[in-house]
This record gives sequence, structure tokens and C-alpha cells, in this order.
Amino acid sequence: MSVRHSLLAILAQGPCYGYQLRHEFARRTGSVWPLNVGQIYNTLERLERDGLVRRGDVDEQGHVYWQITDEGRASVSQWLNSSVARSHSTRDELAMKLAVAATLPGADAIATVRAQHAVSSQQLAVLQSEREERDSTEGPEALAWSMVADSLIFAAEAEVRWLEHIEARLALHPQHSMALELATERPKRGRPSRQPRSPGADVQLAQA
Amino acid sequence: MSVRHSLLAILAQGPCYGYQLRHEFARRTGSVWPLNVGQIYNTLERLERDGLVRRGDVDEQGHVYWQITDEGRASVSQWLNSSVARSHSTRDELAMKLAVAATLPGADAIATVRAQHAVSSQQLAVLQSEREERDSTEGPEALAWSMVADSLIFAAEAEVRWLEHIEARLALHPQHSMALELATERPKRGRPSRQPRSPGADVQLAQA
DNA sequence: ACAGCCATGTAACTTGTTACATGATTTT
DNA sequence: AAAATCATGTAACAAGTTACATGGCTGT
Repeated sequence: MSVRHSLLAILAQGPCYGYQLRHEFARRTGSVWPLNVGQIYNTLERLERDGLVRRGDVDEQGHVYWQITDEGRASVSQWLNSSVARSHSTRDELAMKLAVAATLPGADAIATVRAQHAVSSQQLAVLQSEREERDSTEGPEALAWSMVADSLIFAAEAEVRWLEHIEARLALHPQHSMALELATERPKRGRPSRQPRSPGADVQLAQA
Repeated sequence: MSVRHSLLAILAQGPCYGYQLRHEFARRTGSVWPLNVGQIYNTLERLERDGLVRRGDVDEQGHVYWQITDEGRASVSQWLNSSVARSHSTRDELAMKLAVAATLPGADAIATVRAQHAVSSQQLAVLQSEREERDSTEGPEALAWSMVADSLIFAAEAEVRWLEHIEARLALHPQHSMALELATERPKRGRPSRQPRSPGADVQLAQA
């Protein structure tokens, strides 16, 4: 929903045409999240379908200017005045993956965590050096970029710290103390337990 | 992709039926990300379509057990052995929103940041107290939960710190030093600049 | 008998995302 | 003339998500 809302918010500043929108979005987000041009036109059509935007004038060059509607303006205000609900709604890909991996009897969770740690640390270092390089740059665009960059850095730092935290935790426990076998007895309503699976038929998740 | 992969990884442990998969997923992720049952069946059908899973036996109770294929096993291994690419691919909803908001001349970015800060701090506090409450609980499920909980807490802490960081930054600068008017001159290829917009026709983004 | 959970499934829909077709203009 | 960029659009698809229909079983 964030791309959609961002484009709408930009349109609240004044009519834009497709390519211009892409440019404005890039300026405001430091070009961190590249936007496929096609997505702009898709999003515009969907916004039009929802009555938040309408096709406006076409200039001599053939540029199609889109303008926001009153309903669209209201939607932008609502967006800016509401807060982003995190935690329980947002699914964190990495947390989900590592939680699942850690509870998989066949998998080597520590290796997965260590590999991720190497990559995440590297990414963090890249972000930090980029940040330092551009620190001297001035102007509103640079400010916008540094805001986004800081967000990435803060998030990456937290990620690395979390990875170190759980690595230590996993290292403490013997081998697979988090391993969860498939629950054979159903939670409620007594049902006949499944025939025990043949022991060899289990996972072979050796790191390929 | 994470739900899909998680379900497949669980199936690598042995055949499961739909509801069971939901239960196993919940156990492994501390029930933090509730999964609509319908999504399980959708995902299973899509995994089947992609050859990663096949319909297996049906027991006396009518439970349809799904089993992973060799291709599916390969996919799980690949998942576990690859790292999650963050930063440039992942779009952070909040970072994107606040970057856009901060560059919108009509919007009160500081107010938006402060409102978000209140909500995020509150959410962090809730997470931390939940974490403390459950700290004494034992067993693999509790470990799995605490892993996910820590991830949420680390991320929330980073979010709050970032919000404080940018609030200070925004407070320093006069009023709208990050404001970005729509670029009237196109970047390259000299094109006639658009007729200047009428001054009153601009945004009225007073907080509703 | 009835409410509620277990269980499977289907249909519709959302955003995001990419690949492609088409043409104008501009730079080299 | 060729290559690159600007610009608009279309078609298809992925993953996630929800609402709903349909039964069976179970506890009260």
C-alpha cells in the first residue's frame, strides 16, 4: 500500500504525468526503492478505478497529467494522520524463516544464522560507508536520502544484533533443543494418533 | 514468499494435512503471525501446481495428507542455504511514508513522526512486557516464541530510535527545509517548462 | 438441539512486479 | 544511422489475504 499512497500523496501537490511521478518518487526516497515504470501506470489506473485520481489535461508534448480528486485528498490526509501498525501485522521474512529453521530437526539453524549474519553485516557496512560518503552533500534531496538511509542502517543494525543474540542462544543449547517434531496427537478432540512415521523417511536437510 | 517456504519446510519433516500445517506453523512462530486457514489450502494448491508438493494419503477421518516432492526438498534446502536480501529490495512502509511526508510542502511531518513515535513506543512497551511475562516459560515452543519476540523487540527499538533521530533532525531545520516542489523543469532534454501552477491550487494537507 | 470448533475447499480480490510493444525525441 | 532515453500503455502473474460454503464431530 505504500507505493500507492506515496504516488497519491505526490499528486496532492499538483498534477503529474507518469514519468514525472517516478522522478518525484525517486527524489523523495533517495532512489533507494527503484520503481518499474509500468507500476506507475498500473497504480494510476487503479487509483482512477477507486475514484482517487482522474485523468487531466494533455500538454503539447502528449504528457498525460493526472490530478487527484477530493476523495484522493481525503485518502492522503488519512494516510498521513494514521500510524503504521507494525509487529503483528507485518511479517518479517527473516524472523519467520529463522524461527522455522530453528525448529526444524533436520536443519542446521546455527549455520543459517551465521551465513545470514555475514551477509547482513556486509550490507550494514556498505550502507554505513555510503552514508559517510554522501554526508557532505546538501539540499533537500540529500536530506530525504539520508533519512531513508538512516532507516536502513538502524534496521540493519538491529538485524545484526538480533542475529548475534540468537546465535548465542542457539549455541548454548545442546544440539536441537528447539527442534519440534510434528505433533502426532491432535490438540483437542481425541482422534486416533497417526501411524508413527518410518524413522528413515524423515527430513534430510543437510546443507546442499 | 516466506509463508510459502515455511509451509514447505514443515512438509519436509513429513506429510501434513491443512489444519495441521497451520498448527505447526503457529507453534514454530509463537502464533505471532496468524494464518488464515484458507491461505494454507491456497498455498498448497500453488505448491502442487509448481511440483513442490503432491497430494498424499487420506486417513479414515478424511484428512488429506500432503507430501513434499524431491523438487520441493531441493527448494527448501535452497531457501535455508540462501540469505534474505534486505535493504534495497525490501520496501519499508514506514520509511517510505515518512520520507514522502517530509518532502511534502503541505504536510506537517513532525506531527506525523511524533504520532508514530507514540504508537511505536507503546507497541514496544507491550512487546517488552509480554516478553518478561513469558520469560519463565520453558520448552521448545517457548524458545521459538521468544526468538520471534526478540526480533520484534529489536526491530521496534530500532524504529523508535530512528523516529527520535529524524524528529530531532526535522526539529532543527526551520519549517520545511526538506520540502520538495514538483520539479518544473524536466531533468534532461530541454522541454518547455509547465505553466506555473496557480498558488492556491496547491495542497491543503492540514491534519484532518 | 444447538453452539462451536475441526476440516476442506473455492472464489474473488489486493498490491506489487515484470516483460513486452510502441513510438517520439535526442544524443552520439 | 544507431543507441539511448522519455513516455505511455497492456498483459500476465505472484503472493498474500479474506469471505464464504459446506460438512462432521463434540461438548453442553
